[in-house]
Amino acid sequence: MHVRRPATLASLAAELGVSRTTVSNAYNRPDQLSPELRRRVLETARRLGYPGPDPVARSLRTRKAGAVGLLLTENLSYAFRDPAALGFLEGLALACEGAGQGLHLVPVNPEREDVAAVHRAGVDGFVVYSVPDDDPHLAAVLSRPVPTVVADQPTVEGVDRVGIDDKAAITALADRLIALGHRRIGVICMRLARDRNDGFVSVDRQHSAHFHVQRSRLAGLQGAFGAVGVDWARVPVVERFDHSTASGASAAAQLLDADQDVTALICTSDILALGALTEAKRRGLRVPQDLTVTGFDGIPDGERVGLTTVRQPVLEKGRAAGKLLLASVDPTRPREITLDTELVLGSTSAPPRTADERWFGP
Amino acid sequence: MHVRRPATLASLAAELGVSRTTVSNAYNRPDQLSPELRRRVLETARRLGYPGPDPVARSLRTRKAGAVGLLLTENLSYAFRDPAALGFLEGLALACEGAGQGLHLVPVNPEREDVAAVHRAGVDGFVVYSVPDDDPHLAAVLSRPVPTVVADQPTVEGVDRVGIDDKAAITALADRLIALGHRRIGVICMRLARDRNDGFVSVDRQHSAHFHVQRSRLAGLQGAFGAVGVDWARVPVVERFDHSTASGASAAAQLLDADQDVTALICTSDILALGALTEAKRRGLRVPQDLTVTGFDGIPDGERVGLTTVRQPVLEKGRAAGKLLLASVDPTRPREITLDTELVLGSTSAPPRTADERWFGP
DNA sequence: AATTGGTTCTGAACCGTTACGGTCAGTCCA
DNA sequence: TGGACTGACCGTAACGGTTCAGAACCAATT
Repeated sequence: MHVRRPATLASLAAELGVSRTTVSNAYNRPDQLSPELRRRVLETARRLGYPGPDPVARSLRTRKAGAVGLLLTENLSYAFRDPAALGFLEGLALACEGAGQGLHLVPVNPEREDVAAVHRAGVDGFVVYSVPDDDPHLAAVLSRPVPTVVADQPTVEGVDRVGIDDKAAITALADRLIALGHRRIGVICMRLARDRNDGFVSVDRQHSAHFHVQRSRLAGLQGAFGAVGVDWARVPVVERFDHSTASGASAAAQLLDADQDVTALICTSDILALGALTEAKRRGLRVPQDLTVTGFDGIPDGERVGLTTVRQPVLEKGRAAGKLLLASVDPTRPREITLDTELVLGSTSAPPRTADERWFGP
Repeated sequence: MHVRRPATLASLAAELGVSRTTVSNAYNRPDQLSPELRRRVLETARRLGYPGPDPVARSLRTRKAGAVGLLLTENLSYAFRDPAALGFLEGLALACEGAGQGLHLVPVNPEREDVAAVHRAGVDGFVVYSVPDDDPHLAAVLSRPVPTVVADQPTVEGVDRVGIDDKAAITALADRLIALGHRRIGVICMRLARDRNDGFVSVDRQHSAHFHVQRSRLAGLQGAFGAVGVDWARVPVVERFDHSTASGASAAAQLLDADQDVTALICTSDILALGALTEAKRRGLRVPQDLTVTGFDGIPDGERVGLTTVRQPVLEKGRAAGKLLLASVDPTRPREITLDTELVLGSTSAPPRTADERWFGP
């Protein structure tokens, strides 16, 4: 009795006295050999415990891994807790499933800049979701000779992209608030760069933000409110590194502490807005009578509380990213997909109270 | 000008006039060559557009794919919508991330029995989550010569496993309801086999269920209630193929239509229980005064409404599965991990009304 | 009898890399 | 001066398949 080395296609062929080609054909091209021989091959395979052609060896030869890589430079918990990210993930997974492709989640340690995992991933292409412009992992992905689709951000020259028109979307929201009469606003946004900066944001930092999505939304707000004479340099903008309701709450607190006269809190995500709502409640501020709060994304929890927000088709975005990537062989495919968004007017927005009302009640 | 074939390690070596080994070492073992030469190699690589060693070829040679496969035989939307599955996924992802391993979601079309994707996945091991005993994909996974960990179900001889003690957990719950005085109960469970059977379940089907988890829970209930003289054959058990609140609601409706005297609805998942609560409300039944409803899992939405349930550590389960798999080289590791559960007494359970109360009010 | 066509199977090249066991020149030490 | 040791590099042999051009054979057609 000897140590049994796992059977290979070659050993199986030897056992049967046929060529490796024939064994290979038994698995991949049944029409290339007689049914009888094929039966024998398969039966012998079973007997020898041969599990079928090795996927890695096959991938090497065929130059196809049968999987799509997904890169997100966040703590993984983010992807599984943030409903927007989750919707994207689901859409992407559905697209992959539909094409029989695996979905390979690239392990990224957000702390360390270890790019090796990107180089180690045996995939036919990458989807990159919402990473900063200067992310080293993104650079590693782009250095690999496989098609890539970027979702949301960043915009990279010559790389396919799926996203929404962030600026237009938030402009619609801003215009609505302006129409309601809001001029004194505060903004709560997600992280703008890879460094942690939990606090107020200079206009300069806003403009040089490494997250295109956040940059666009802030720019949209600046444009809309600037058009009605609001001096953007005086608009308080608070940034939070972590994307959570707790962050939203603390940011709202920080902002309201600094500026009591704010009539509307515009948050660049629903999660942050939900936190802001909590903080407003804690302070005894009635929403929307005393304070308007808005979000961005259109997540179920936001809908539940009637949050005024911009709804974006997250699942569709993921699916589109997957389809775009998997259609990379087709030169006529679109290089960029911009999905529609929808302004959702909920019950968290209303005209601001007048100064009189603020002091003497409605 | 010729079509530039992508550079390989060999072409790079040729260009430099060194051996392939040396180029390989430049990437993998910097200490094996002089810093100067290494610099030249890397620089030439950049110049030639060589993206570093091909991951697939490397995997073939090293016999390591650097990824863990995850098999779940459900509509993928299930995995991304069911909070319990999601928690598992997150835990598993964290374990993988911690070990620098990718997580490869195997694309399974639940409709077709296409096992090819399992054979095509270049992974170092599999985690199988909650599939039926007789699942062909599971068989395909087991036929592959890589370590495998099964989560929740099924129990396969000689295969590592992570799970909870379903029977004990639900017995604790049942004992509690029994102590409260419930004898006339109804049960709503998830699918028991791969065929769709939306309706009442014979005892026979219960016992031959292909989902070990459901089988154990039903058996636990039968044992507990049998011990106090309840004739299990008369206990209505309703099965639903789809796991959704809508299913829970319709199952509750079907059950309450058939048996008005039921004082408690025991659901084998929180999702189903939430649906049952909706249906109870629709009928004007007050919970828990008129009807006790219980779940299983301990998901956030359940906690929010105060659902009486069994909480299981889903994230920890995922993490444990990952760790167990990644520790496969260690022969001293445990072969089976059973995690603790916790009975959560919420506000959806109370003593049953007496017959008098039922007719004349409390 | 020669040609054609079809089926079934084979041989050799190739996919791009890393493991393993060297070689070789130079240094150190007695 | 000679032997052991070290650092830097190389050659060969896998790793386990797929592919493609043909070989061999047989039956049917010309």
